[in-house]
Amino acid sequence: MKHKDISVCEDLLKEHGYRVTKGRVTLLSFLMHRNRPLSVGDIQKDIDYTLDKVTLYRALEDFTSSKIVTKINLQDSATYYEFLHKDHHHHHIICEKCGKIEDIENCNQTNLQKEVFKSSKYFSVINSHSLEFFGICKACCK
Amino acid sequence: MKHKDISVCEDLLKEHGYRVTKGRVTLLSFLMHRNRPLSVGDIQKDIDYTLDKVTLYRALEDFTSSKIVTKINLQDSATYYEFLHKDHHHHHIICEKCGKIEDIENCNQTNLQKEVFKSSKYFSVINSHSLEFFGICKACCK
DNA sequence: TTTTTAACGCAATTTAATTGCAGTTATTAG
DNA sequence: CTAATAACTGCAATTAAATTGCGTTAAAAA
Repeated sequence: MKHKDISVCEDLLKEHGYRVTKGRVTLLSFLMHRNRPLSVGDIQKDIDYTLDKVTLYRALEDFTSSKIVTKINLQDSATYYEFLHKDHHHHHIICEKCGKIEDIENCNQTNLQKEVFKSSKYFSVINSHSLEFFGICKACCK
Repeated sequence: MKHKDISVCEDLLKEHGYRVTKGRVTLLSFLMHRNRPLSVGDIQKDIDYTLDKVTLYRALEDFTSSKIVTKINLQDSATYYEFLHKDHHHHHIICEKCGKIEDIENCNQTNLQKEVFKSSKYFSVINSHSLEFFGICKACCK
């Protein structure tokens, strides 16, 4: 872990009014680097169980409400969490056989939400959206 | 429940190789009429617990794999199920305060998936997608 | 340094979802 | 119409994700 990355995480935590603890820096920098949807189980295993699952759930809940992290549903039993790079809004295609995930970049977020807002009768604000695609990857198709 | 609707459900079941049981007809016609995302808990309560939750889970799993029904994630703890009207592909906006759901019609499914498929490097097929919007409804904004 | 309180970890609990199995019932074959 | 088959059902028990309570620790403010 580079010193610069740690300092980015520390700043992010401070910026949102969180304390800079070893645990939260570990979690944040881990998510930032893995940069893909991860379940609490995935995270726990990959950081060698150095943080309790309750700690992870609570931190992830905080980060989600601060929009540092986003929750993603991949249509299985777990909830996945992914670091939200500010300049890199994206979605995913998930392989229904092997679970491979590819990022999808071409989502014109603002337009999509505007379009939908225009067609809506009952809503005053649209804050976010979730969009995931499901299919079969090339490797699994062979 | 009208006789015609029951017969539609019966045909649907036969068509997909399922047996026409009282339970599955009840479930299917219920979903068809409610026509909105419902959790297993919702369904159980609304049909007065005349079917065991295990029975519901198993039937819903079958119907999902036959694409009679679709699973929807509304970013809370439960999984929701909705009847899939063949001619009426749609998505949802969910109110983050009161849970109100509005259908969103203007999703050009084929185009969306084609677009994404073109931009994908690693996928051979795209079978489906999930798209939900989150915001605040007019009633809750007052 | 002291005080305050956010963050942590353990244990226990809650809730969604699944599994095993015995009994039932819809359908098929005779 | 009857018997055989296999899908469907319900109960009990289990698994797994997520949450809660609470005493302790440690980061930040005073």
